[in-house]
Amino acid sequence: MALAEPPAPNDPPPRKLPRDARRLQLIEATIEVMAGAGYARTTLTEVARRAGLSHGLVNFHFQSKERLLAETLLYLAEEYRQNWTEALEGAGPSAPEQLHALMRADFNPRICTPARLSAWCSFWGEAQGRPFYQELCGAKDAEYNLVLEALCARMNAEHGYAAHPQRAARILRVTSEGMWLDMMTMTSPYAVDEATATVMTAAAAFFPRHFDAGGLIVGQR
Amino acid sequence: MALAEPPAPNDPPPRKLPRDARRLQLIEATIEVMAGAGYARTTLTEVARRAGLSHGLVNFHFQSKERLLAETLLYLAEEYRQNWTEALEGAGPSAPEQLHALMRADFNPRICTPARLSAWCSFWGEAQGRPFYQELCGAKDAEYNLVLEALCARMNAEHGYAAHPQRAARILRVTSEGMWLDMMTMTSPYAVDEATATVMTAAAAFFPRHFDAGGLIVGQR
Amino acid sequence: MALAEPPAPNDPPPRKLPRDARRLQLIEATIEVMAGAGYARTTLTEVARRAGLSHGLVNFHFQSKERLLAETLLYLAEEYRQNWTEALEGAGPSAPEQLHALMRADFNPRICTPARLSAWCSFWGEAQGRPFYQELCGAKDAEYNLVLEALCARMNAEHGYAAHPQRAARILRVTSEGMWLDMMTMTSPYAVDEATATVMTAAAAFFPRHFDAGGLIVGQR
Amino acid sequence: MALAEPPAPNDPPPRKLPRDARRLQLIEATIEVMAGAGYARTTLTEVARRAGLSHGLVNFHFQSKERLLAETLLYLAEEYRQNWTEALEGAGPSAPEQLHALMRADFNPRICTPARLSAWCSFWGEAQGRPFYQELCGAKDAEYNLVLEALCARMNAEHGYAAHPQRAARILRVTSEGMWLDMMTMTSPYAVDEATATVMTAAAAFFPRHFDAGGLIVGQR
DNA sequence: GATGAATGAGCCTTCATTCAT
DNA sequence: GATGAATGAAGGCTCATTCAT
Repeated sequence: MALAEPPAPNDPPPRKLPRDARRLQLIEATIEVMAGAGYARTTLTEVARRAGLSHGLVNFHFQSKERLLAETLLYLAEEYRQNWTEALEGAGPSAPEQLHALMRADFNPRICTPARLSAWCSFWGEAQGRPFYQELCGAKDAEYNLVLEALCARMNAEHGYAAHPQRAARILRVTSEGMWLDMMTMTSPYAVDEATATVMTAAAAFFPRHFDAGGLIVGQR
Repeated sequence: MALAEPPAPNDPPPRKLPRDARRLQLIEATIEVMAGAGYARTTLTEVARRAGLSHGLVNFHFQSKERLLAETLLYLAEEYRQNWTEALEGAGPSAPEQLHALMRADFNPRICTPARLSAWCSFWGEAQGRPFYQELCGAKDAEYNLVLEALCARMNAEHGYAAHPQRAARILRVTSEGMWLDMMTMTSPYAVDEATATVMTAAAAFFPRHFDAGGLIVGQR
Repeated sequence: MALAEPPAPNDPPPRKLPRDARRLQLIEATIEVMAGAGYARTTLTEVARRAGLSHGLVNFHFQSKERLLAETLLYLAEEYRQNWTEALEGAGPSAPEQLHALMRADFNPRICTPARLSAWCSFWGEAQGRPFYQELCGAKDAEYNLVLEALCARMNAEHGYAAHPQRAARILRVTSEGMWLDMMTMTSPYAVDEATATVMTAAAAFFPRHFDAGGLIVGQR
Repeated sequence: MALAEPPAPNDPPPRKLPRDARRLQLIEATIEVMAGAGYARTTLTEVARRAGLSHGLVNFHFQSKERLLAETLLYLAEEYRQNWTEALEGAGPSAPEQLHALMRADFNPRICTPARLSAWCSFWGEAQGRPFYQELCGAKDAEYNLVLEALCARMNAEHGYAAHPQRAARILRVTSEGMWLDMMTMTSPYAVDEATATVMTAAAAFFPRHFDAGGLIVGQR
């Protein structure tokens, strides 16, 4: 699914943009409603109201509620993947730099918003017995995890560590996930800064010469 | 969990049961239904069917669906707390022993069942905008986390480590939680053994002289 | 149906009294519940609770809710009839005295209580399509009305008035009824005294030499 | 009462109707159902069936059963008030003429229909513990009564009578109400003509030079 | 007799979906 | 394309009635 791509200048006004714009508008509204009301209380009427559109339009653009929710999850998963992919591309090539960029990506304000965290949480909670949700919620992390594992292996090979790559990667990933959940459900949530510091502390536990609570240690690559 | 009285073989299930036994039976049925269908698809009719009772009885004992679900969550939270409390009491007094017992407790087959993991997940997903759920889901971990923090501090003081107690405790907790989530949502879930090993690996990252992937290192207290 | 008759002293404890006492207790509770909640919200559970008895007892003594309500209405109608019958018997034989007694009877504190007025009102409102209710609600007034008519006719014959007996009787009756309704539904209800004065004023309009707002004019028979 | 647009002969009933027309249609259906079944047995399903619509539509237009009934009562009260207001405006200015018009208004075939009488009765019976019903049922008569009182006072002042204005007005009002109740509940109800004659007889009792059973005496103003 | 758990019919309500305009 | 009225299935809830104890 295409994320919002502003048309290149000089393009003739694309005929399909209104259509995609409407879809995007509805998906964003869905995320907001789910964040505020939870999955079970998300109704098409409320989604339409939030988007400022009429009730009937939702079924016109998405043939059913099920498809609307599925495409919303797809959108979130794709957005999440793009975010860390771009973070990796923008970082230096060394393993510590890549690892640092990957972990920081989870806290990019673009995706680490209360509404998005809530929406993820809601989909997670309803994944039982819904193969499509399970697949996407799983896929979100699976690929991320593979890259993490490869980077942990490189840390061992290139920098002389002896961490168990799979388990270290898994711990780093679930620490990041756990920070998200904490930020959602804790009665007095701590800030993104503390969450980031905690993730970096986990990295430091495995790769102490390259990481500390502040992130990548200056002068290290 | 054992219900009040196992019926003698060939006895028909008793028509009338004391109040608490029925309530427990209905709560267990609710956990099972939520595990199989998710929060949004959990209906009183299905809960009653699973328990082999009429749906009117659910409202007779729990007044409303909302209260049934609230009491189910309360039951899970209390069961969870009892489990690690008892584990601590049954362990030796040293910090490493207590820490080990606390972490193992999360994987006690009594509470670490697919149905219970799923049910927790469902409640978590629907905690948005429901203060009672948030409170209980938060309280589940808050107390556990405090004990973890104290134990990490003791590891520093009594065994010469220098871990950041709050962050270390947080990482150990979310690693355990993350294992639960993985066991739920991963398309090809790994076993409890690997989950336990991962948690122990996290402990080993902070307290390497006392823990390794196998748990508490033999001969250490 | 027998009204509450305390057994004469020295009677052996009658075996059937507990039964009738229970029935009476439940009927009184029904009147109170109907007064407080209205017909549509009157439930057997609440009636039993008000009577301080168990739920199942209601159906044991009255085979169904319908019969409980029917017997309650019967009880009210009989009580009403007894009240004015006794009032007539206790009054002097002259037409003005009888008329005065009959009209006063409606405001006897024994039957003119808030709960009873409310209950009557509720039965009245639900008489549609229920022949039994219509019959009783109608019969309550029909006999009373016949006596009133006869007395009006006697006032004409014996005291030289020229009122239309049927219409005068009807007006006196509905004035009395109207006072009941007013006392029920008016937001700031006036007192029984004013209600009585109003009824007597109506009588005075037809029989001015014998009645005024204060009732039967002293010295007149 | 005429609904918005009588469909042309042979036209199928229109599938979509403006908002207010549907609401009116449903309110009329509610009055009919209440008249036939009483308050307690009035169900949304039956109201919808009577209107020839789906039951979902009732809640679409009225949010809840409670609101449907409240708006029905509001509609009846407003209709009642309009009826006598218009009757007063259409009558001559003298006190006897106004009084006559006011009393006759209650028997205008527009509002004095079996269904409307029954519906009023049902609301009355259920007014206990429902402040909104009490307010409306009371307000229905309170204003009417004030006008009646003022007219009785004018009869005294302008035509030399000495009636107690409040009590005379009250008696005239409850006589009118009583006729309604009789027409509802009497097993063999008498006709509207007799009811009107009775009300006029009551007026004649207080204002004999201007009224008799036939109404306003010809030649009198 | 008495109790209260258990049942199930019927109701109100919500809401995804359809469709005439 | 867009709107919102209309439909009907499905769920929660109430409550009269039954019945084992």
